[in-house]
Amino acid sequence: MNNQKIPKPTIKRLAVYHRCLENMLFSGKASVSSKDIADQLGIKASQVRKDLSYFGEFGRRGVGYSTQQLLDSVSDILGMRKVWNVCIVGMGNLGMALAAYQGLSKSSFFIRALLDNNPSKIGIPIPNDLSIEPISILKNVVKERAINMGVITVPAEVAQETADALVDAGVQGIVNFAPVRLNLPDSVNVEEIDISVSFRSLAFSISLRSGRRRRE
Amino acid sequence: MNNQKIPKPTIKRLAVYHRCLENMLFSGKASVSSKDIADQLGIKASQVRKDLSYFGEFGRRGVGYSTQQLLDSVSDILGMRKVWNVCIVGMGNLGMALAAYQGLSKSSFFIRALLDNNPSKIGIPIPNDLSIEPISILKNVVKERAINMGVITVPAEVAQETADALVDAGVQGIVNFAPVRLNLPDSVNVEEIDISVSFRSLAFSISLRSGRRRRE
DNA sequence: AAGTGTGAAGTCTTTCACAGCT
DNA sequence: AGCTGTGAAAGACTTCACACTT
Repeated sequence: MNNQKIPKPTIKRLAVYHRCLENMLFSGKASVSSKDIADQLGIKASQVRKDLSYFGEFGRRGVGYSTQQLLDSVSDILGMRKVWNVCIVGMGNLGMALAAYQGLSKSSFFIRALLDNNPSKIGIPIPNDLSIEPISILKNVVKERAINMGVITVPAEVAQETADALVDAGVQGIVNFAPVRLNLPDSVNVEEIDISVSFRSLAFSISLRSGRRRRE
Repeated sequence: MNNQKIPKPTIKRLAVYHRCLENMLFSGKASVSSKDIADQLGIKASQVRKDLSYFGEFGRRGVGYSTQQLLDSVSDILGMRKVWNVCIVGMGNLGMALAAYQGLSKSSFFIRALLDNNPSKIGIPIPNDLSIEPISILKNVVKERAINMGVITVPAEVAQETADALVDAGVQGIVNFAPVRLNLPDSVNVEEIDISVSFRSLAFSISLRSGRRRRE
């Protein structure tokens, strides 16, 4: 255990370990080694151990980790014991897809509100007992439903103002799917998911490969 | 210009510069400096210059870059002059959302096929002159429509076999939305987009912040 | 004066390698 | 013998700082 600052990549990997441990527990593995996890994810065992070492000592030397205990510890580290109340702003295709996405509800993320400005969408009922509400009531909704996380799936042009509104309403974190860099106070955490950048960088990698000459 | 290997983060940023330059050109800026771009994205100007320097010299000292020329150069670097024919496998909510996503069609990505195994979905017509076809014809479809990129939006349990099928059919790159690490030959490039990991790591960052004590 | 291109320095992250526990 | 936890070494990436060009 040490008191250093946590590397960003470590955070991402912890989230991956969490899922990996869930799967391993589900398939009946009562104990795991760092190598078990590492092999599953295509990384080095020492990386797994180093990542965990930022937060404490969870294993037993010569033995490994109790799957259940390690999962619990990682859940704690990630803040998965807390309830995360989420609102989605922008009910286009992507917003709708997220509203229905199972992967979130399986974890401790609960979607509490779906907001959009398009009058023709207001009121549309969604499977989850939710319906689409106007963005104008954002601030009230966030207060009343104790929402602490916002998801931005609006068009790029209005993403910044949407983010400002979310921050003003009091959310602590934002997942941003809009293709713009948001300018926000650093009291608010932002996670960017940029789909078209992923496609473009994949295109680059392929081109690089097929275009390369003169490599021994 | 130099012959070193390109850092992964550089690739991602190039894709971001591309969009940034598009916006700048659209808003009438005929020339840009590395600082213009950097400020827009919240990074350092030297980072922008270093990234570009892996590929050549695109600017004029004391002047900056021609927006149009730099955009063209970056397009070339990213392989955006090529036509990317894409198929989406797994027409759940996310697959449907991607099929309708404007951000891709605006670039050089063309969705040529939508595949699913669910008999009740086969044949459903989609806005874009496309309809959902059975995965069994994947190999033919990839050949006939010269598809070089596959998108995986199937459930985690069948993601690996879907990936294998895509590789067997001959795609060069895969965008994987399924929450599993794919095991593939390294002749194939993979880009992972893991939505629930992003939510979890956001939860972590928020927890870290509010939970921290003993910091000067 | 303004702005690029780039070695060199600095920082961050991963991997090694080994002491120490079971 | 097997596996963790962790300093120290290696490697990757970013930032500095300055020569150079317009």
